[in-house]
Amino acid sequence: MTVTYSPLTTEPKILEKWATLPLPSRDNAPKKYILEMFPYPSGHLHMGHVRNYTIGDVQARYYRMAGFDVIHPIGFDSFGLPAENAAITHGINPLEWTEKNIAHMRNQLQRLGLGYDWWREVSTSRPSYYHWNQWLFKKFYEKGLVYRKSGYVNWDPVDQTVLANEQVIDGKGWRSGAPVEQKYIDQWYIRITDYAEELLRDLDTLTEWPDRVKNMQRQWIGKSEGTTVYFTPLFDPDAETTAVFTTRPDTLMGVSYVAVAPEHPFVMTYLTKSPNREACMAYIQSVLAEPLSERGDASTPKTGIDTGLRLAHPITGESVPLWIANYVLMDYGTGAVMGVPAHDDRDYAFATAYDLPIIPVIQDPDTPHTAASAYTGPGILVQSGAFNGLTTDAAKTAISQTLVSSGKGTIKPYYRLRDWLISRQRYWGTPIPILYDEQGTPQAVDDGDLPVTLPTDCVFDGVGNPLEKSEDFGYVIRDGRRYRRETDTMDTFFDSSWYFYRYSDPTNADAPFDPTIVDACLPVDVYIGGIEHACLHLLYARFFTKVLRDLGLCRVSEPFKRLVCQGMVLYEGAKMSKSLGNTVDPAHIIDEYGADTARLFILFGAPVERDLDWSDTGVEGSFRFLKRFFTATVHWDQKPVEAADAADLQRALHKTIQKMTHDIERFQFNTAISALMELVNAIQKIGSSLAVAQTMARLIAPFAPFIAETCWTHLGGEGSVHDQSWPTYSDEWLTADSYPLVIQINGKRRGDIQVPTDLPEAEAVDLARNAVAIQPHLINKTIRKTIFVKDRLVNFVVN
RNA sequence: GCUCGAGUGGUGGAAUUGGUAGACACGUUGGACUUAAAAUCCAAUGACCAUUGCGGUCGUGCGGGUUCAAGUCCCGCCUCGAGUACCA
Repeated sequence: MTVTYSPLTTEPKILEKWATLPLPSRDNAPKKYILEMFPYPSGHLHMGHVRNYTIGDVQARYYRMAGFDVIHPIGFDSFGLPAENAAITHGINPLEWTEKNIAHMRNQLQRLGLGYDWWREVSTSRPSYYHWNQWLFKKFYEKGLVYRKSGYVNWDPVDQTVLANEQVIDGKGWRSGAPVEQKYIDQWYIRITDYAEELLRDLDTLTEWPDRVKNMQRQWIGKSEGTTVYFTPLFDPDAETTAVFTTRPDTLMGVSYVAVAPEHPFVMTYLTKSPNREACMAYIQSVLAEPLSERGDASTPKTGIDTGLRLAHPITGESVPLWIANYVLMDYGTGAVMGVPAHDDRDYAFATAYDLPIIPVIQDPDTPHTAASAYTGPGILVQSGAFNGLTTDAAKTAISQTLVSSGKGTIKPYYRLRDWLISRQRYWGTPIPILYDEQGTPQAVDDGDLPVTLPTDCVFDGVGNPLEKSEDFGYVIRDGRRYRRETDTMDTFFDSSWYFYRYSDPTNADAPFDPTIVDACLPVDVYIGGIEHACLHLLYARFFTKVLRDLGLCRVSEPFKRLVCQGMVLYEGAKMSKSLGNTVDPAHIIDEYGADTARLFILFGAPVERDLDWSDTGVEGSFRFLKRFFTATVHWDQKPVEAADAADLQRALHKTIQKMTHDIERFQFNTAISALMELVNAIQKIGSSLAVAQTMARLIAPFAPFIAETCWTHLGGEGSVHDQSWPTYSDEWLTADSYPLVIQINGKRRGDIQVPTDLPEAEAVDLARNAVAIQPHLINKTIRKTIFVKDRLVNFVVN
């Protein structure tokens, strides 16, 4: 009776076998921490998950076989809005809904053959986890990294909560896709900007990160070097100076006005002194009435109003008019700019509209200046008094120095990065552990009272924050005093900023983790996930790591040594999505072909970092290969190798091992699989042996763990194939006795001859020159030069 | 606008340091097996020309350059994609 490949019956049995086998223990081996971004437990695995987790599983299984002590955890990012929305629309409790989904997803992950350290599993919505969110929040608070501030914030009208800057993509909420609105409220922030410089600088140490992600973070942090210039008020000698940030101090002598943002504190303080205050107030009102998104758009016409107040130019002392302008953003720099219309496009547009003077101070060395536009390039200074004749670069230094020495300027960079707004007005998240006394002064909850758990008496009617209406949650009595609880919960990105630390010590009840255990496990050697988190999760996680380090909780400065961003899974060129109705459910593929086929297709279809177009015929192809592989290994004895071909078989095998080893380490799974396909093709021609078949079972193990196990068992292997060592290759089989020496004439291939390996140049050239195939090309030609590349080719250069 | 990244057969994609372009697979075509189909196996498959046989020309987005030799290196463009944008 011949056994055939029947994954649908064997895969479930193999899962049972694995459940009874002890995990391989390699305590003294070098560690390898393989991590994939943990999923939100929506209840269903999608193809993106399958791709992400299969990639990680290949690495984990490979390194385990290669002798490493592999850490390969998984968990659930289980706080977040869908649970609460399910409660609102279906009346299901968020906790029940979440736990049910986790159970289902855990099954799906196991069914895919993913080999995780299940004992490390964490779910962020459990008090045992979010307890330490609160504890860490307190540490941050004590360190001065947490503060409360009122101001305009991004409000997502669909999710009914505020969002951090990073979480607004193209003016829309990152999750809901709804256009964000501006709201003025009190919120909790974390001082990520304190670490802006280090977050930027350390990107250079991340040599194993994709440049794309590093560039995105660099851009997001947005450092700009420049000078802050102080303009002294002329209208009141006691008034504060107006600080202006500029990257072009060289143009200072061309200033024709200073403009502040309508929200600038100066306005509130000194506008009363303005002769024009009525009109100014009206103008400010009209600007603030516009949505901020519109004001932030460069195509919005520039408007402004002269306050009538005058400032002193920091070098000449001349009077400079102070304007309020809609194009100056309070959010960036000092919220005030110096207007140099001759050398800045925006200032030029503004000055033209309001007929302000345009004073050219930079001479373009190549073309004469025209008044029709601003010249923003480098040049030589003119009309700049003592600075005339200097180059742009020299003038930047000279003018800045002059300002600094007279106390009218400081040299300091500004960053685009904003502090991280972590308040959320929703129920299903970590309660911020703060109490307010009767005066409204916040104070942190005592460590002994942590965790602050979510109340169960909430009503999910979709109106407002359920925590505000909870009787159990709202107030506490401490030492006879009544305190109001903070009802904001934390951004779920807080949860995911340190979960990979918790994995190292997942059940610790006394601390988030033991620092000595963390130091043994971290940094993560390989982190795999989608690029969509380039400026969100990956930036927050880097920031957390630096704070944890400064708190003495870990020693690493960067959490992820190597980052791999996999491409999306598409269907017919479009992103798979429910709204397009073009999703392919992994569960269906597994039911039809088994998990190995799904895994193999997803790995073979495209390089890891590129988008993968799902193809039904491609899946068929993968299934077909597994069938051929099964026959070629389990039924190797149908065609035992002939003695004459034994060496060829060995060479083919060792070449395959070498290529696959190399390719797996470089994340080139598609070519690793194609190498294995070539080996199967070769075996169909020349036959195989038991030893080769057993080696092949080990070779396919990281990619298709089920078929590997089946073949291993059929071939008489003991235990599990996943407990075996990764095959090694030896150099003696990697060099053939002979090879085809390519013969070129003037760089063009004209034929080849079979010659022994290591043939010396003189003999090779001699054989090549006399080769029959190239004779016609040498008639009446003189060989002017001969190029010889050992074991590859001979090139004759002829006239 | 700025900053990255990518352009290779009908398709997905291969090609250490410049050294046989198109591995492997999908698709297509033809054949074997079968009453028939499915499955499986075998063969062909960049384009064009020649075809009795050998063969030849072109070809990695476009235009130049370096080199005995360029998908790969250099210069200048084009197209597509991503991120970001009144950031001073």
